[in-house]
Amino acid sequence: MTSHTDVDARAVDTATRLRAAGLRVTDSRRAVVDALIERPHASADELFAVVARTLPATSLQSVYNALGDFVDAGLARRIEPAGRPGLFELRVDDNHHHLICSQCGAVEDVDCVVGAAPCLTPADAHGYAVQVAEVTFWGICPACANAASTAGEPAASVAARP
Amino acid sequence: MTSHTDVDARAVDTATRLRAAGLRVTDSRRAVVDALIERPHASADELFAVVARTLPATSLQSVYNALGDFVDAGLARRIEPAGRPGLFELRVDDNHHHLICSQCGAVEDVDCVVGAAPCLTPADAHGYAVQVAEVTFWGICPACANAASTAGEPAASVAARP
DNA sequence: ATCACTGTTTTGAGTTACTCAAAACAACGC
DNA sequence: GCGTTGTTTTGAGTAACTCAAAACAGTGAT
Repeated sequence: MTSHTDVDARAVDTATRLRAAGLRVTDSRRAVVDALIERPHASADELFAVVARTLPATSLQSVYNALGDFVDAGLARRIEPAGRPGLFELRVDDNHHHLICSQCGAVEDVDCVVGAAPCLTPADAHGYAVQVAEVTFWGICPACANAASTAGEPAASVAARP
Repeated sequence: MTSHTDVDARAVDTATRLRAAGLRVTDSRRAVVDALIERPHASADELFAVVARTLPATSLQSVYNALGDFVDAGLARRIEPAGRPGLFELRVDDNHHHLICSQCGAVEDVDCVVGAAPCLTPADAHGYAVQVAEVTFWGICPACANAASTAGEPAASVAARP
């Protein structure tokens, strides 16, 4: 019973967030934000596919434009795991890290590492003014582990790394 | 007076290492190893340029082949900092990390992070079997910091990130 | 030293994940 | 509604690779 109101509320909220960031509110930008909510660690291509479902006239380039603008405006963050295209997420400004399945590519957020802000100080900074530390954990997700033990094949859902 | 002997010793050593890894010893592979010794965090293109100085007939593809074979054989490691091409290094099997200048792209090795093996355990592993943790520190190198404070321009040496 | 076998290199084409630019279009303030 | 300026579309262009076939060369056996 609340779905219509919820969608409206989210739409209004999205519009406000876009405007607050100095960006004009357009259909495709709204659709890209919605796609990012639906798929929190997706590539431009994947987001384009999601956007195209509701807005078939949109171009991939527009999705790239929107994502680039979002990143510049601090509304979205771009991560780039080795061997994969850039992935985008709305979680921003909390310096969280990522846990990625080396088989199926699934991505999970990791709030922080055990211990007190551990990964912010290298043993030897070589005179650098260190600004951020990026941590990526690589492992096997439960689904792939399961698939490997029961059958012979992994549970491919995203692109597998060779 | 020892330079000739040193070069021979290194050459022999390189040949042995290649053979031990099950790889045939060829001129281009030796040249790629030498290039990797000279430039410890270089891209395939950069290594190709170094190799081409002594072996002008070599193709870029051969450098890619050699590097791929080295990585497969565990002789080299490939890192892929966000927004940059893949970089290769001979330091392998010690799980060290990297400190990268976000202005000029300079790369330093970082032995480990302060504290006891801190970056190996995410706060919540989401059921994943975590295998490795990759840490990348981004900062400003001394040269760029200097250049920024004295002049208006950074000390560009590698490719700058926008 | 030569040969055959098999791995390596070269050449050339193809792909992915983008970026750049110009012209058509649309949001927003008036 | 209208003009301004930002956005989207279209289309071309690029970097950093990967793939494949044919020419070539290391290696162990002879």
